Amino acid sequence: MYNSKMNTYMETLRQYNLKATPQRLAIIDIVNKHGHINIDTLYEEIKKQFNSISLATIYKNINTMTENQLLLEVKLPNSKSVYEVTKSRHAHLRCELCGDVQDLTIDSNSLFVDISNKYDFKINNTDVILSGICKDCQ
Amino acid sequence: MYNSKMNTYMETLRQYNLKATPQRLAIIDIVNKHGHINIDTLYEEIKKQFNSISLATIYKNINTMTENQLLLEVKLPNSKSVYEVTKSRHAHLRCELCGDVQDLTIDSNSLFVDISNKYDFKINNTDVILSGICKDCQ
DNA sequence: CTGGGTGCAAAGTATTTGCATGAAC
DNA sequence: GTTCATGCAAATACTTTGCACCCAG
Repeated sequence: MYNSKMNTYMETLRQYNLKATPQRLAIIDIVNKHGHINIDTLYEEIKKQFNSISLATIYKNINTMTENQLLLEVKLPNSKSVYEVTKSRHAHLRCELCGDVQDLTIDSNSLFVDISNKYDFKINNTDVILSGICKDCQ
Repeated sequence: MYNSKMNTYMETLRQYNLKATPQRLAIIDIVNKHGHINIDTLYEEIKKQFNSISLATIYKNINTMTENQLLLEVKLPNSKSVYEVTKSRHAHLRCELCGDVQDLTIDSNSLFVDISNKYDFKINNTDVILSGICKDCQ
């Protein structure tokens, strides 16, 4: 299961005073490889490596890692949340037919600055999900 | 509980072949007055009018009305979903301190058209939530 | 009338918690 | 050796379902 990013993940975990257990590394690795994954699929995947892993372990770790912003929860309309390894801010394109979720860097900075000014609102985070039909499903 | 919009709501319900029961009208009325409301608060509010209403009734109606697009579910980061009466497409500003959610009409059409073209993706819906600190909480 | 809606209780899912054991550091 | 994580089982939270009765149309 070890790939070139595992060392980074170990360091990152320790930065947050989280022990770098094999289960945690596997979770991050699988989330990373899938790009976006929901709890159930993650559980199925990780059981291939740790057949006795508990769902409670998944939940506990998803929660702590999300709180530490190592992972990010993406709440999708009409389906279960998916998780991703935190990257720089971006939006999501989600296909309503095949369910695929892809990242999308949009240049909306000027737009958000305008909004910030107009409403006197300090924007800390943006959640942008564009739902529709992807190229392949059209 | 009757206000000027109740007739409209009755008509709207019937357009979808949904019976205009007092419970349904109350749900729409309360959602409308609050702007955005979660299930628990809605339940508390509606019990003031129908003390024996069942949570199951709330869920069933929220579901049917959401399926018929009479109501819209807004999934918020780090908290429970809120519901609103469907209006024209808009974004949401959400204060992380007081929890207030306000509507926001943004002119992002050109942005979305660009994305549509660039990714060959047919956008049907947009979910945009900007989280941060509102004017009053700063 | 008749079909669909309501309220209750029960079932089904999803998520969290407590605790003994075990692994990371 | 200490501290924290894991895995199990139980508890809690959330949502849906089945059914008898009732009301909107």
